[in-house]
Amino acid sequence: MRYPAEETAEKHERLINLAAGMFRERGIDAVSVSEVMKAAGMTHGAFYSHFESKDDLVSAAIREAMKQGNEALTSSMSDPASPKTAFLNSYLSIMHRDMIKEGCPMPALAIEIGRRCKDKTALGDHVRRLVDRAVASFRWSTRGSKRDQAILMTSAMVGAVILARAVDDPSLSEEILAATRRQLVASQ
Amino acid sequence: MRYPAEETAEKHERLINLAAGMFRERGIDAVSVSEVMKAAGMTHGAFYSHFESKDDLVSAAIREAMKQGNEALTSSMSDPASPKTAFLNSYLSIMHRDMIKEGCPMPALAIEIGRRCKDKTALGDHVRRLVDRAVASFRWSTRGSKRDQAILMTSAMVGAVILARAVDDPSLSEEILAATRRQLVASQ
DNA sequence: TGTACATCAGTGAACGCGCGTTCACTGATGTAC
DNA sequence: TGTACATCAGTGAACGCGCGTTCACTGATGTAC
Repeated sequence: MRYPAEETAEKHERLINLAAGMFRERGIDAVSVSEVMKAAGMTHGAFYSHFESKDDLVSAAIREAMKQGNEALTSSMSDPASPKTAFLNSYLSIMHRDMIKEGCPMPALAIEIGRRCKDKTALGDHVRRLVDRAVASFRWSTRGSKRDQAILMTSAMVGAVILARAVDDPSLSEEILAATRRQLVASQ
Repeated sequence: MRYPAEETAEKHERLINLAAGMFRERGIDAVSVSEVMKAAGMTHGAFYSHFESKDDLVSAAIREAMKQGNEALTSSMSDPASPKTAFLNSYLSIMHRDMIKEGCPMPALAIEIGRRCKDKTALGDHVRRLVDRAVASFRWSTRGSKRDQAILMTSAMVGAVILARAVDDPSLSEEILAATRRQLVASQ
């Protein structure tokens, strides 16, 4: 049956949002169209009233995840006295390590995005935006250019969260986050 | 028909080696049992004469990839005058970015390993070994503990290669590698 | 040393399953008069 | 304002496909005598 246009648009957004979380948590290939529809309380057949294909949803969900990541970035820089420390404490925290669904899309999706050529633009834009903003907002040392330091920080943040999630030993996992945090906070 | 025991053992090793490369290049879930067998010049039915299940092959292939990664680490530290610089130049190179099949298993498999609890031990051991060896072999600055610096280096190396593979813009990709390299080489 | 037999790696057809996608159908919404 | 009709989001069965896995069978190898 037909539904109000507004309700349809809301459902469309809800599907993208759900997928953005599920893809981060379990990987893009591991999440089926049916599972996303089920999570939204619908049957799989309605999927193609909202998207042309799974690939279409994937692109939209990746862009949505990047948008959410960008917003989270902004809110964690809220401390005007030391935005860099606040940002690093938030990003390199055990909470962020364990909240994959709502966490930064880079440590959750970067490898899969690297393999599928289509959706690299959204991640490239996200990295550029993060680096530019870090250069402008944070205090940096005199060792090398600000931009080099911001790129090192980005690489280390992403790598540390990925490794902290992938190692077996909880104490090593926490050490990876803490050591990376200490080193990056100190370099200012 | 029956085959010489030696030949069988060779084939077994060859399957693990092929899988270790294919999993890194295309992801574990994306590589089928049939594809691995085909790459070895055999039919899929023989697979279960060598492994109990796909999961069994996955575990063996991850361990093999880590072993190969450890050997590559050793050989890239060959320059006795500046092993750290030689190591970083090798790891954070465009060649390493593009040679995924033969490259470090961490930037290729870390996220997938993070999702499947079973095979985290091999990656944890690999990180520990790399950090321990870096602490012992490289020259470090006085800013923070050697171990903290070695962990930052590891995080940044893994993150930089993953991001360099995942962004769309080739110049940004090269910049991520170069900037991370410059910052890590300088910190000694 | 020669013969008879058990072993088992490899083949290729077949299994059930879940995937992405399609389709005939439903029925409330939105539109035309 | 009321009536008639077109629209289209959603349902659930069905499609072909490739997956991991199983199985009856083959035949050279390895073993027992």
